[in-house]
Amino acid sequence: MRAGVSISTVSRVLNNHPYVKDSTRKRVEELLAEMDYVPNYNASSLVRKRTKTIAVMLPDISNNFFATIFLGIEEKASQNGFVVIFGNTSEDVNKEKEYMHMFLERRVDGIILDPVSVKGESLRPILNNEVPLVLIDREIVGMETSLVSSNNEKGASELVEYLIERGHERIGLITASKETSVFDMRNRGYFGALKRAGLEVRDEYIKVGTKPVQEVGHSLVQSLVRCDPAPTALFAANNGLAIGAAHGLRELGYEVPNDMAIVCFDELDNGAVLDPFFTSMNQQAYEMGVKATDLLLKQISKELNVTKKIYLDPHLFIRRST
Amino acid sequence: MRAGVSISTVSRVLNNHPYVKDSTRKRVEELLAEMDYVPNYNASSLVRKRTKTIAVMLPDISNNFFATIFLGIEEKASQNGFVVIFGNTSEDVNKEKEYMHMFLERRVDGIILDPVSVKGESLRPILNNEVPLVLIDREIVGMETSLVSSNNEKGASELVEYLIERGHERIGLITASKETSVFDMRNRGYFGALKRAGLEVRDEYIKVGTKPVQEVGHSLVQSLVRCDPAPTALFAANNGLAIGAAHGLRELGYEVPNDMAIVCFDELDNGAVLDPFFTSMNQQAYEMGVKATDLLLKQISKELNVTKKIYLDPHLFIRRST
DNA sequence: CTGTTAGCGCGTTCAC
DNA sequence: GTGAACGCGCTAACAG
Repeated sequence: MRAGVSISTVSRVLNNHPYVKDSTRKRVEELLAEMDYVPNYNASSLVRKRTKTIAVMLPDISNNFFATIFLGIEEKASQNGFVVIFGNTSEDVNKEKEYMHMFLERRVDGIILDPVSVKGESLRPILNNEVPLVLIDREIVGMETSLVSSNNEKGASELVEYLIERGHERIGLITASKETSVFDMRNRGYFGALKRAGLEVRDEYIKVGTKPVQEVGHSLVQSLVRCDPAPTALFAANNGLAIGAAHGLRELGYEVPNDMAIVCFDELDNGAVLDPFFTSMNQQAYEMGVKATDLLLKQISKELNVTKKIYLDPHLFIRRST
Repeated sequence: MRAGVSISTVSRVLNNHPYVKDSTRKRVEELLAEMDYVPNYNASSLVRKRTKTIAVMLPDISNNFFATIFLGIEEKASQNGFVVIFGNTSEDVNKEKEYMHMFLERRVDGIILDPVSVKGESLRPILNNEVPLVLIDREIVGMETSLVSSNNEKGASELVEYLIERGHERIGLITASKETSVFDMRNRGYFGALKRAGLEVRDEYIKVGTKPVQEVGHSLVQSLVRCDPAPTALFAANNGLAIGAAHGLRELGYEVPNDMAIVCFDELDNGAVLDPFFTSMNQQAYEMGVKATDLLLKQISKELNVTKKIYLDPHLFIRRST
């Protein structure tokens, strides 16, 4: 080679291998710098069999909850020399499958997934390929994987109990399919709180939508107010449903909280607002991201070889919607 | 091989090469499926010399403006079979440099960057390595690269002109260093609007912070109100400065908009709020992401071999802060 | 300490 | 149509 040095010596310099004479090391480094040499990490991965890359799949990065999770993941990963590759699933199982495939093809060292598939349909390839996986936020029942999530049932209970303390006895629920674990848990929290308070669970007060998004919340609230007697308060199982419901109520001429109080799971106002409106149960999104990454990296390094499930406590914030 | 077929035939099957007998193709495909075979894309990249991967660097993914840009990038990229690798720079030049290096090592096909370095310090390696690059949001003066941004000067002018129409004559400015292009442009918009209206530009009404974040806005507003006479309105050059200033004013006992009106650049309330508060100049974040990716992909495919600069118009939203 | 050799997994000739 | 052979850029033994 140019420096009168073999290619393997260069490799040793690049990898800070100890057995290199200082003088040659220096000479090689100078030449490398001079020619703006950038090693090909993919080639190196090919033989090392690790890419120092983790993949992240989230349903909607423009939702502050997921973006904050992502920030936690990214910071923890980069602190450990890992690079993050991202896929937005848009609540679409097919996209999830496609990304899973693409990421496996790129031989990522591990995957953090907020699953949209409820049965883990897209997880088959990963399990066979023994790639470390950590689920975040949503759980998949019967799946033996690590997980970082929130105490959804407890949080939902607290939210409803708070409404009960405020004197509400007719409390509606706007939620999404219980096939998705977090909604199942939040629904259970709602049932539990009502029962413990000796309140009746009325089916017509429970509205289940197809997706946990604004439009659905907007339409479900219409049928909720038509109940007779109508509820005096409502629990929206996530932020999208809540904002949709609030807009719906306003169009119907209802005032929040006087005509109808609202509480919801998930933060809505994310610090970019002067006077937050919604009483909400805020999850520790950033910490969830950090902890999930921590778990994943430990699985990758074999420091941890059992699956582990972590549930963080969400916190109640009382605002003007109640 | 197992199928009594050579490894190169398998390769041909994987790449849909025409010269393969239908019967053997079918046989190979069956076996591949059976063994849950996942091709190694990195190995393939090594010989093909393209990774179908683009890198994205943004200052703060938990800020809805950047997250929305990112969503636009991700969707456009994945539609075209590209995967996205992400780095959060946290307004830190060193992180930007490190990421640049890591991404180049991984041989990404192109890079979309919202630069924190004002002179393009971290861009040297990329220019020598002829990797396609598109800047987004912030411009680097004297840098011959493609760019997608907003008409920052025009937007700022409109914002200030609106204040003037509302009768304000003493208008303060809270901004960040003009070394960062977007702030330079927004400052110019402010000067221009005042001058065209025949209003005096008073130095003491102009507060320049180190970073465009809440804490800085919070502290700068303190000195702004101490001017004599104090301004009756203020233009915050981005969302972070605006929310910080608003909190600061509240603590000082000022009422917005009665004691002090506020307008700002960038959206603050992002649809997750029932009654948006800030009069703001909202950028087309999603479209910026899409267009930047579009440009980048065309540069990668050599469909476009000149640099191109695109400026989108931001839109004024009038709310309760004025 | 340093050079040589043999792959990592795959795409691409070039013969057959 | 299909297989053998070579090389992408790099690391990991193995000799020296």
